[in-house]
Amino acid sequence: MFTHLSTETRQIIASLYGLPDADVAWVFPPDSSQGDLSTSVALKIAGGLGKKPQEIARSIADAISLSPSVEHAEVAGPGYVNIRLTVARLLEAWKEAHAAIAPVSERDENPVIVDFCGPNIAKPLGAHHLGSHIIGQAIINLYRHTGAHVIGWSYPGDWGTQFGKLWVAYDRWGDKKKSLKDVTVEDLLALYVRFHEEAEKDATLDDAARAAFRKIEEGDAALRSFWADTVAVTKKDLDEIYVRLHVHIDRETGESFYENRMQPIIEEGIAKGVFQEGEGGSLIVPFAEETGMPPLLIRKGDGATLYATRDLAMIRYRIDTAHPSAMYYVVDVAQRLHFQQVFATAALLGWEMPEHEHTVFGRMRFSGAAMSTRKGTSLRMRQLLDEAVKRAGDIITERGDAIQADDPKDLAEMMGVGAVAYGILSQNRAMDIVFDWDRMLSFEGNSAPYLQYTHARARSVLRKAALAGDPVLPAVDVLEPEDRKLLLMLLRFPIVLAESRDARMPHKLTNYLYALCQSFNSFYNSVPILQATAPLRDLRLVLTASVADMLRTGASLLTIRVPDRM
RNA sequence: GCCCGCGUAGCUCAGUGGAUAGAGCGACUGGCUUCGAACCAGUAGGCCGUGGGUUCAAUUCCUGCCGCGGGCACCA
Repeated sequence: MFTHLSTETRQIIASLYGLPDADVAWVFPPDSSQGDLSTSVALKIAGGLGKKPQEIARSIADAISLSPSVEHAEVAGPGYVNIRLTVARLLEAWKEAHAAIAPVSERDENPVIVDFCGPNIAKPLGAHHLGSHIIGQAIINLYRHTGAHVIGWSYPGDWGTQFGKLWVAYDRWGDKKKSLKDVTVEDLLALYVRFHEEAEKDATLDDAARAAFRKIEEGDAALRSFWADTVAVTKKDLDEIYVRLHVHIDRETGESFYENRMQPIIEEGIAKGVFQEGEGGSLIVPFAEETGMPPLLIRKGDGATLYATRDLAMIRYRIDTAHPSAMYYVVDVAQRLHFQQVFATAALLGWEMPEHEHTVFGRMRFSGAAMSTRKGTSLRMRQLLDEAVKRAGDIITERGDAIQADDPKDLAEMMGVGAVAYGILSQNRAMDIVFDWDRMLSFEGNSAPYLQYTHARARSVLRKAALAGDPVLPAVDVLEPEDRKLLLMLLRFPIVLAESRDARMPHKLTNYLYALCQSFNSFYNSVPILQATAPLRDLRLVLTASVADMLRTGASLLTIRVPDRM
């Protein structure tokens, strides 16, 4: 956005001081009264030049003030150069910024793979799964909107001894009158929980479970069909929730998919001397002393493979079949060491890895009692969403006639689910999220409903303006301070999209949208829009429409919907 | 014990090598005969955990200590 200003400034510095590659960054000053843009480049280069920063700033300000983009430039404080842009330049910049509401149409050839979701088959989705789903989807949306070819790739846990346990439990205590197709995920979980209760009294159950899983692995028709049914039942349940969350999975390969793709990796590792024998006949990857990493277990003493083995097979498969330019794993911070080890192993194997990252997010900490899936006590994602929607519905009912929604039930869904997503996405993902109902379901202040309300308010103004089409930018040569302030806020939109995407930090976008809402609401309360006289009225309608469009686009990238009325 | 991360307002969190450190919630004061008050304007509340170092400039970078969290081969 301001790169050409930076280039211009760099040229000025080169001609004055012979520094061709000075690091010039134009940023927004702390207070808009100090100017539209500011740079501290004079302070940075002063040391090397042995001159006073203010003196350098003065000469840069004098030269840049000749630019057609710049109305005037001044030196402030210890040596900042603050500039005020011309109205023409500001409006031109607004057009560019506003264009970023549309997705970039051309696509990169090589895909960015975003690994996210990772639900477990035969278990209901827990509240703690929100992080990977919501953060992952927001990152996918940011890349896709800005022109990347993205594959959102899920890796469900659909394999392992737990399916043997499930079979044993179903065989003994399952309701055979019910068709397996009608069984719910909660039924499956109940069977799983019952198995663990009974297994404490009867040790033979564990042996039976292992035997049953072996039969599944060997392809026993009846058990295989049972397994497939549990997968189908779970998928159906997941799909319902994904529709509500606006999560879309492009590709899905579960653990079972990699079962026959691990042996070649194991052979390669052994042949290259990367995998070595560990304790008890196991196979491990030892790392160099200075890495400080403990060895990675590739194969257990009994010959069984592990999570790390499958992850390596998955990396190999993705590289070979999709040729990604990058792979991002949106996974809980608890797996930090695991990913370090897996990536280090890929390097030891000599694989040519695309850009890759464990895109960590913090743990969801619940203030209440510890949760356990085995005991079936964890908070379900469905419960969380339902509670959020219920609270939103209560508030809508309370407001009664003040509400102008076409469909109050849909509005409650939009607000409730949006509030939950917003709660996750408004925070730096690397930090733990302390779960708190009142904060998560807040409908005031820094929250999804505030954003939704601001959007509805802006749309309301536009409806009342009764325009034939989109408002048209009028020719203006003077801006009032309020208009300039809001305009400058709008200019940040594409910059924030890029920053948020490049850092894979959706909260940068969330925080910006919140600031945009604050700017608009402040604007709304301080100046008339519909009552203003032309051409100011037209300009303000353009700004209002732009705010509404950016809020809708930004929110949708964050998986959040916004209403036209509420 | 070793490795990693985090300590910012009463609470929950943004923030940045640079100009008086910002929000939300909570507390208090004001604003709907005027485009939607789920809003806005304002007040109070901070040795940015702590000692040292680098720098013209540190809450930000390095380092010692204290506190909290996570991880540390046969789970995923």
